[in-house]
Amino acid sequence: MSNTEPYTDSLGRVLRSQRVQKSLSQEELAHRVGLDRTYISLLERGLRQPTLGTLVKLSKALEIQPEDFVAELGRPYLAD
Amino acid sequence: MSNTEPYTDSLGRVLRSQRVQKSLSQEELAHRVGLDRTYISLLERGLRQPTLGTLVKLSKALEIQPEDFVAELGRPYLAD
DNA sequence: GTTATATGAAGACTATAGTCCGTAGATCAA
DNA sequence: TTGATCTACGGACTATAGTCTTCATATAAC
Repeated sequence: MSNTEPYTDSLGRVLRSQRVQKSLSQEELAHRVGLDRTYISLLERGLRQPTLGTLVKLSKALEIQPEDFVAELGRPYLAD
Repeated sequence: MSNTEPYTDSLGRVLRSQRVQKSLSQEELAHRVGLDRTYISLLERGLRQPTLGTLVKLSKALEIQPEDFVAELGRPYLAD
């Protein structure tokens, strides 16, 4: 039953965390990446799964190496 | 005009390279990952872009860390 | 109060990820 | 030659990535 796709959720957390760290609004990030604002919202809430290309674009916009971005996804969630 | 999505092509190369290295047929890999054989073929030929979830599944099936898989994508192509 | 910014969320839509059927050509072994 | 395995490729299909518009709510000014 459970449609547990762990990377979808953690992507949302990592994305939001990185975006906030850079003091960007969802709209600013969306503009940088060339995506829609509402789609960023969906990603951060874990309701969509980006393609590889989108993941790479997001990494660039957030000035992270794509491999570092992906590595973050694997880490267990630790509240600050 | 040019729809150059560099990561699509390099994904194909890395995927095929890793699969062959592990002596798997497209069909065997497809079965491990839970994807269709023809879709693996499309990926290797650079005609499709996987989602993040699919990328992670592929990494697991090929026994690579997802971040290492992604790091490979960034490397310039060097013939053996 | 109002004005501006930021985000969630819903609905209708288009583009593409991914499936499933088949056919054909190449290679290699018996 | 026959049969088995592997892969490219096509067409028709379903699921979902991603867009666009709109409305609602929260917050922080002033």
